[in-house]
Amino acid sequence: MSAASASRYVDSAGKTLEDYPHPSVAVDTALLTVVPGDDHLSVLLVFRDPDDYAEDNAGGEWVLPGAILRKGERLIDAARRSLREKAGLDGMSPRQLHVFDDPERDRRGWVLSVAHMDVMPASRLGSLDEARARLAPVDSPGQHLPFEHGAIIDYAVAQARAWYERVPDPYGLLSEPFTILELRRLHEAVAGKPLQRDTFRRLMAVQLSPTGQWTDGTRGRPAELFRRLPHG
Amino acid sequence: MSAASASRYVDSAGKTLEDYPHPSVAVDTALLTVVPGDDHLSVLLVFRDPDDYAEDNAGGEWVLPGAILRKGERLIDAARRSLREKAGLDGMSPRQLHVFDDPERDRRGWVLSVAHMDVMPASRLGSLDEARARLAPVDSPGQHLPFEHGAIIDYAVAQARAWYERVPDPYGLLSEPFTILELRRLHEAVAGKPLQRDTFRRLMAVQLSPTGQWTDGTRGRPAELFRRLPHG
DNA sequence: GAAATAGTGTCTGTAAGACACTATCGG
DNA sequence: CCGATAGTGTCTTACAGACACTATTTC
Repeated sequence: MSAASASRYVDSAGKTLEDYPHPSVAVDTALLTVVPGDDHLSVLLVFRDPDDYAEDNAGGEWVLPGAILRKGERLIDAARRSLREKAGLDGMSPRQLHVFDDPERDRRGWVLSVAHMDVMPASRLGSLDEARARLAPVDSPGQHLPFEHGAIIDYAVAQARAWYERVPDPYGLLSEPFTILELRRLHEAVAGKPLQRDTFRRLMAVQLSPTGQWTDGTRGRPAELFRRLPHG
Repeated sequence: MSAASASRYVDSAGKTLEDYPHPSVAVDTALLTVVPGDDHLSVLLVFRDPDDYAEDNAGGEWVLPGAILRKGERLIDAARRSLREKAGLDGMSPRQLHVFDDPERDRRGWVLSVAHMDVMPASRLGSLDEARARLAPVDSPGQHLPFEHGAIIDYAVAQARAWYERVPDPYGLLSEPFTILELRRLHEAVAGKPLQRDTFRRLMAVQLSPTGQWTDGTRGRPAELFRRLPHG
């Protein structure tokens, strides 16, 4: 809708929407993963090139991938675009977490940020350009992150932990088929704490489909391999 | 921060934040309550005066109270301001629910809406000007609401139900002291379904402080009166 | 055989659903 | 006494925590 048509609408002070200053709206996305073998969640950070900014931060800094919302664009599409442009990633389904609205949070001016999160297998992040994008543990993502990005990561981790509490690998981090031990190691990495072996098995086994296949050559008794149920 | 200082920051296309069009950002708040004696949640609606708009909706319409975010203002303060200006209410603590971002959702132009919710006793809404503000049942708030306000109400109701599931009247809708029957009637109104008498009592009684006082003159055996615990 | 892991069994404590029973009021 | 409501007791089921036991493999 153009400014010309919108200007027909005036508020109780006789002003149109265009008569007030508008914020920039950004999206910042915490993309979480568990690197196979790791015992913790990791988050994708991208490098803000110092050439992009006139004066500050000559050394650049690591931040969550973000983008400024464009006219006519949906928030989820802006989040996808930032992941594509900053890290070459496609096929995400980010979810909204929270709006960060501190007027002083961005040196460049008045910028609201709508935080998003998604989770994806590390295998799909394999070809990252190390100079522009890297994974960092969620507990200690390096030096202090600007723009309240640490708080965004906390929201994202809480969301991921809530999903993994009662459902086997809802985001498909494990490639099928997998053993219940592999599933438990993954869930422990997400939860950030050890989980009980027998309770975990009882909760998850009923939500999995046995394949009839068994591991071979591993230490200890072979374990059955499972798949996720088609809809559960 | 002024446009002059912000203009030092340029992006990879050599543009500043001011070179892109910006959306308006609105807040819309679903203020929920339970009118004593009602068996359902109600939501506060305000009348959009047709004089405020040039051409459409000559008859006006009922909507959630909202406001356009002003420069330097926090979202929660804009939500409070809308409740104060549109319904004369003070002392709210609205919580963020979700951002509605359909570019076509507002006829006036590109307007994002950050939905908020709060719950407060109907006694504090007693002096509403009926021509400008009224309560409507959340299930059937009248004719179809514009601006996806129906979806906002659904989010708010889900949030309120989640809070009332396990905690006695977390928003303080009941005036103390109260009987467990009064508490259960309130929780049934919030939940929108009957709750079991004995299970409800066992869950809630341990989270309440008995007063040693009893109802008098009621039909049936007198009931003990309780208060909320100071911190629980 | 020792160590390691998988799979299963069982006991306990907690909590919800369901139902029943006694207690105490108004009428 | 009757109807209604309050408060309590108890049985069943489900499930998590905890522990134990057997089974099957590698070393």
